[in-house]
Amino acid sequence: MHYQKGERDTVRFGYASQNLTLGLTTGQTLRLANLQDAERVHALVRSNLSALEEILYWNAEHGIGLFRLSQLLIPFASHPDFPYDWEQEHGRLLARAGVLAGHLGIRLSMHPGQFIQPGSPNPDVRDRSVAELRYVARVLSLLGGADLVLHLGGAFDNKPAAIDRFVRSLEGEEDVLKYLALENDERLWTVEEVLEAACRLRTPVIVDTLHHSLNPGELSLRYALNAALTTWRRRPKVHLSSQDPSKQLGAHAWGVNMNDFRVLLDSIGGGDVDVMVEAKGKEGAVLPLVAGCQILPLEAAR
DNA sequence: AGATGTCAAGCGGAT
DNA sequence: ATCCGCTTGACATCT
Repeated sequence: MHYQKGERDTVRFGYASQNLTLGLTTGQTLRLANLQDAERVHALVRSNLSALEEILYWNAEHGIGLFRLSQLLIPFASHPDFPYDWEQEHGRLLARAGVLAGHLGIRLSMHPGQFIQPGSPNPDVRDRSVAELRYVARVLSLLGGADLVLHLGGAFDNKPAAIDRFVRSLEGEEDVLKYLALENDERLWTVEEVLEAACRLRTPVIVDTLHHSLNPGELSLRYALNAALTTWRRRPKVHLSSQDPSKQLGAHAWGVNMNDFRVLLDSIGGGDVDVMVEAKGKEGAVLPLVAGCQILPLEAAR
């Protein structure tokens, strides 16, 4: 299950949202026009949670220690038209899945997408964003999850002002901050800038290797990783993905280029780390890493 | 049956 | 000024 980097150092791997082998997703959703059908929403959420449990078992059997839930686990949960009290109705099943993940030793996370903009100059956008983040934090709490991963979002032609708004929107949101981890992106926010925002919110930083290679700012990968790893008071996490050579810059490849992985391990040096793999092939991109790690000589990890 | 376009939400960037 | 990408599935409408 754990790759031995050194006497005590381990690396774990994970993937996001769905398992292609099982043909299961934790992100079945529906259109807003159908949201008033409470029975249907209820069945959908139960289906997503059932898929989660099956995926957790599969992951444990295949030595995979991380899984990212789809943000759509409970679709439209933070929307004002959501038809019932989802925490009341699904709390017990969420807790059950959380106990299972705990037993299997699998770290759970969620990663809300592009519409979540706590740094927006538009107060309505900020409010909706915070509402969605509270939903994610609540789900993670019920599941015993670990990480709410977020980008800084837009820059609005004034990066310091955007960071100020971002920080002010989340200051005091203790339930969110407990899980929050901030990630660099491929165009706007470098690791160095994310470190600044994270420092102000006292929250850890995730380095995404592909994003960093496209938007490194002044920092080497080694420096960026070492700075980010020190921000973690729980087990640190990084994101790993490779460029799809046939697509535009930033597009994820089906699998992970082994050289990208070696560069990552080499840049990290020692210590435990969790690696979230972002690849079109999902679990199929992770399995070779799990297998490869078991036969790599120790020197290759350093 | 299969193919296509649109759906809650917001940005930045290309054109 | 308008469209596209991020990511993915649902589903209405068409062929």
